[in-house]
Amino acid sequence: MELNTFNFMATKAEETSLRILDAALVLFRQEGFEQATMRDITKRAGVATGAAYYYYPSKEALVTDFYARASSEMQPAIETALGGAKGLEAKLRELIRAKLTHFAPNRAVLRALLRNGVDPKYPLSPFSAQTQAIREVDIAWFARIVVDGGVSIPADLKADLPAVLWFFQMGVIFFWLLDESPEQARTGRLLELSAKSVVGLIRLSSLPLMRPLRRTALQLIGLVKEVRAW
Amino acid sequence: MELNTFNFMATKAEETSLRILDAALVLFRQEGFEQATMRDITKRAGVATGAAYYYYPSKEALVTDFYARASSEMQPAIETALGGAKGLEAKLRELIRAKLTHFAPNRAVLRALLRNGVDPKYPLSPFSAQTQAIREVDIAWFARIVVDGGVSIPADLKADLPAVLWFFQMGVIFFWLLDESPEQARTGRLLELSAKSVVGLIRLSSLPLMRPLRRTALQLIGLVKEVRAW
DNA sequence: TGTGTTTATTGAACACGTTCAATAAAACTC
DNA sequence: GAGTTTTATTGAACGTGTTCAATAAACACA
Repeated sequence: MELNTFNFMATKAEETSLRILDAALVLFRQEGFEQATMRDITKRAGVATGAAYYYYPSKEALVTDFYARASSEMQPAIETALGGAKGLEAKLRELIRAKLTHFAPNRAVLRALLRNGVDPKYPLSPFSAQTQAIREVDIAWFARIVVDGGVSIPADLKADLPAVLWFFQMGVIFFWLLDESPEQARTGRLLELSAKSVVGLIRLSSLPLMRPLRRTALQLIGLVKEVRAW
Repeated sequence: MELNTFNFMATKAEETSLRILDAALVLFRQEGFEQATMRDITKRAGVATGAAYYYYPSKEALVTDFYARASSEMQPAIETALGGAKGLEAKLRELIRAKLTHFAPNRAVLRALLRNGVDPKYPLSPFSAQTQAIREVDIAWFARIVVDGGVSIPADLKADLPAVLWFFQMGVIFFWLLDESPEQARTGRLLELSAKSVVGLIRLSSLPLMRPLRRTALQLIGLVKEVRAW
């Protein structure tokens, strides 16, 4: 499609797709992912049922789209959150906390992630090809806090540590999605304890005593990475 | 229903339910869980579509049923597998390997576990109330190898270690379900490396140096257990 | 402005898991 | 063995996500 002279005209299709996405998000938040019907969503958006499938290949794709948008909007908030955190443990904690805070109003939307949670075959999985771009931006943040964190990292671990921390983050997010305590307070405590544990383990991993175990763990990481490539 | 005098008559309903289950398993193995239709399954079993729902509350319940049966049939095989393994690492490895071997012909059936994988709300989840009985039998095995393994365990960790090892096992099983390498060879390597890592960590956890980290980890375990109770 | 082409939109139809009122078969009671 | 109750079985119907042929609207170009 050629761009029009006046770009507020050129975005008419985009406007429709956004109206559908907005309607979907409202209903997902209100009634949850499963309860909200494609018929409800399109009705609220004022289009026919089939219209949604002109813009989004599936119901889950609506969540994928939201996830991508939210992730990119989130970047400045992460930047400032990291500014106020000294040391690797604090940075790790605050990085993840910033994400959860940003996602909080749409927790009901993201609960769709629990559907087919880890199977890379499904587009919405954090391990899928469709979410690869987001994943890479994400991992870059962990790479940065590893460098800025002021904790000395064994040379052989440096390359893989960011991805390992990202993996850890996904665990926290899944916990948060399942956490039904008021305001997900339990996840807050989990984050503190687990960040302390993770950084404690990283610190220990430098000790000469730990070398054999570290090498085994590194082989393990290599193995998991291979499968992810499939 | 009163038991009949001749028990080969009393099992007529049971026979129908088994015919449905068998048809389901054949089709799940052949075409996968999603592909196999309830209409296909009931047709193969020679009953009407609705009949399946008289015996099983849902399609997933067919897998739950198989899972429960397979788990109980598996017990002797585990016993002998543990007999041939000396030391905690070997016992841990062989316990899990025995399960995977036993499950192997039905890997396609169990791939249904990836649907709604970790959400305890869904009956098929390893964390659901419906699978609690199986889970408890399972954890008892890990309790046993912890005792028989010949590795000294810190007193404060003893109570929770079996459940932690069970959790580790679930990770391996999920990896196995996703592992598309020939004969799931990668899972074999994962099992060796990860069992070594886990037992290595347990050994280290006894060191006086590790006490603070161990205490943090224990608090973490306590927290996760709380949520599981929800 | 008229015509051909691309982009958008429609709503009926499909396949699926599941439900349910109707009916048949079996078991029980006397 | 007739009548009654419980258990088993049926298949049409429902609501869901998704597909698709038909149509409308927007656009490109002469």
